[in-house]
Amino acid sequence: MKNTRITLKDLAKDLNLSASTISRALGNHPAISASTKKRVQKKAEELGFVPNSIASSFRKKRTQTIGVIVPRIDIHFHSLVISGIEEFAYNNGYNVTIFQSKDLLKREKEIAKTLQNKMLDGVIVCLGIETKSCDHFKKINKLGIPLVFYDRVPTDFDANKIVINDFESAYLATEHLIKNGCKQIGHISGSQTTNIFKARLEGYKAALKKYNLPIEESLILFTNSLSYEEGVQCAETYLKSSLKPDGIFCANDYTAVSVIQVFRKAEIKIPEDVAIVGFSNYPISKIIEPHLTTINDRAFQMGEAATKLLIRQIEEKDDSITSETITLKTELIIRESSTRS
Amino acid sequence: MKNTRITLKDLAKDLNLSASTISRALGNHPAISASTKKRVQKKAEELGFVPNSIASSFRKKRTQTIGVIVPRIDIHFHSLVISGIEEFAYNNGYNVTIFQSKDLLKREKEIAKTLQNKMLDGVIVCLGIETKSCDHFKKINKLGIPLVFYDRVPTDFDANKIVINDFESAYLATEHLIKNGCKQIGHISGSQTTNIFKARLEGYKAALKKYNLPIEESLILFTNSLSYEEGVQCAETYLKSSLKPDGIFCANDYTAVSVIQVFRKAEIKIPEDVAIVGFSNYPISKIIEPHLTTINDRAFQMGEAATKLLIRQIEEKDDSITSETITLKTELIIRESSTRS
DNA sequence: CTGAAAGCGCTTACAG
DNA sequence: CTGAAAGCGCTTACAG
Repeated sequence: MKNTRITLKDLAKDLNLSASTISRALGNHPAISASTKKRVQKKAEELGFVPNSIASSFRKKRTQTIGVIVPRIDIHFHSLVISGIEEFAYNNGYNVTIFQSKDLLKREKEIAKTLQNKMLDGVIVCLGIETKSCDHFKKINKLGIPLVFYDRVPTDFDANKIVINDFESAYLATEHLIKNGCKQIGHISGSQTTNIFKARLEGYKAALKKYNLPIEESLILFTNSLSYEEGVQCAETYLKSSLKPDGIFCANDYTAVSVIQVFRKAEIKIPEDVAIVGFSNYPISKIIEPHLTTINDRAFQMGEAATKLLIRQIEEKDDSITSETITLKTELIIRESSTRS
Repeated sequence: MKNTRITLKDLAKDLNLSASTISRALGNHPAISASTKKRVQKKAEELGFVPNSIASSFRKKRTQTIGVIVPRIDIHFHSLVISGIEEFAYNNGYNVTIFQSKDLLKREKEIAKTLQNKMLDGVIVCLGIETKSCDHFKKINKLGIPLVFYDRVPTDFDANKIVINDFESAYLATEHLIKNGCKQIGHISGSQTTNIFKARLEGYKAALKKYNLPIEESLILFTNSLSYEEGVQCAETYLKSSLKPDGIFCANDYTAVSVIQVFRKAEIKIPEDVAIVGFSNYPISKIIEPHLTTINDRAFQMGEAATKLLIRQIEEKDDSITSETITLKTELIIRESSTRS
């Protein structure tokens, strides 16, 4: 049963043709006559010929495979991005091989190293949380393998990047709260070593400034990972604080949800007493009551855009790899948690 | 810059050794002297030698790569399974290539076909919702490629399967409701063309029988995809119905959450008036109020178990591929939505 | 302990 | 329109 895969040679012998002709016929080469092509295709079908794409990859030095490094697959944002990557890749004849760094720098480095063996046609990366420098990716570039980063992108490194405009998104979210009558707006922020959270904080501050509202440092709370649990703690901090917010822009949806729940338990009305905006448009934002106003962070599109850019670079004839940064437009999704009539 | 990858031959020339020796030294072959190994490794490092694993795969007819076909990556259950697969594979030196069938039979067939080219060492599959027959996977078996199904597994086909005990889990969930004093227990079920939902329905019925409770057909509601929206409809159906449940076992967490929300809006107390149990332990189950009692469906472990079984079959010397079915133990996670003191 | 040789299954430049 | 030949970069059975 096993090892009975037939090869071009077998087909050639069977048809009294050369392997070259078989190869070309199956590859739909223009120089081959239609009748030969038909004969070859028929026989291939008949014998159950399965081309060995490893042999082909080896010969052509093209694997038609894209490597993807994500912190974790089971984080909804990343699974959406991967879905976008897979979809675009599939439609363009590429496969996708997945690696999880688990947010561990050590593991990210290991992966970056083994990736070089794999003869991948290109690589898409979202950096892990521990990663400060990107030296371990420079080698991939040196080997001429196109590389695209998304979301958490390097700063020490002139590379292809797909990002959203975190600053502007945060600005719009905060402005929306202001326009709904909030005067004392708080912010729950993520780790300041991560650029996107820095940018969201800055966008929030910029909106306050623009509308001549004071920036109250006591209303700005920092978390490590924007977890649900940390959100609960932040909410309790607000409750105990002397200066109370009448609106809160949260840097993700989990913390926004936890604030809503803690506040409601404390008989604070959302959005009447406090209006809430989250970030990312997680599924839960449409389920929590009141439904959460949030930012659509275009995860799926990010995957598509990364893959599109990557494939373009793979297939471009000239070797001059240029770096591009694509900023996707986000969208403020207005729901009940922030809407005061 | 590009195409400057050095090969074994280059190293050999540089060191005045044969390519065979270089290959063996790098592969840590026992016949090579320690001093030679050191020399080779040092030089390899020095010249930045990156082995071409495609050439190696081609030669060895082993790609160290596992293919995974899932309906969708962005469904939390599957992303958890994939995470388990990737983790186990990574720790055992295998890569993971992902394909999404999008629950489309046509696409699943396409993927199954192209998979055969890829010389994958093994394949893990969760069938799409449209799939009734598995003929398109039989060829993979015939080629001697080990194959493991998980969750949605074939019935027309003697294959390796990783499943949970849906019947027993449903039985336990229902029994739990009974023990919490429920007398009229409803069930929200999924598509009856899918075995796991059939089994959950049967487990629910079996528990009722066991405890001499009547099976009221009007309390059993069917949905297509157990979506949140369908859950809302089911909840409304219950509200309008003459026979009202005092407990509901939902075949997933989304419908359970929607029922909780609709009922609470209708001033029905959870769990006092109606106790609710879900299925899958989605993140939302810990967030919804009251927290949802549910079944931990062991998604991550399913991925690990599938990969473990697959790799065992890949690495087993003898060709006699046997079929194994592994049933993972689930766990009833008791939270507030069902707990009457 | 090391080397020469063959070959994995394709593709493609060259020749006709 | 078709074929002969070379070769991609490894690995491994065989020989010494």
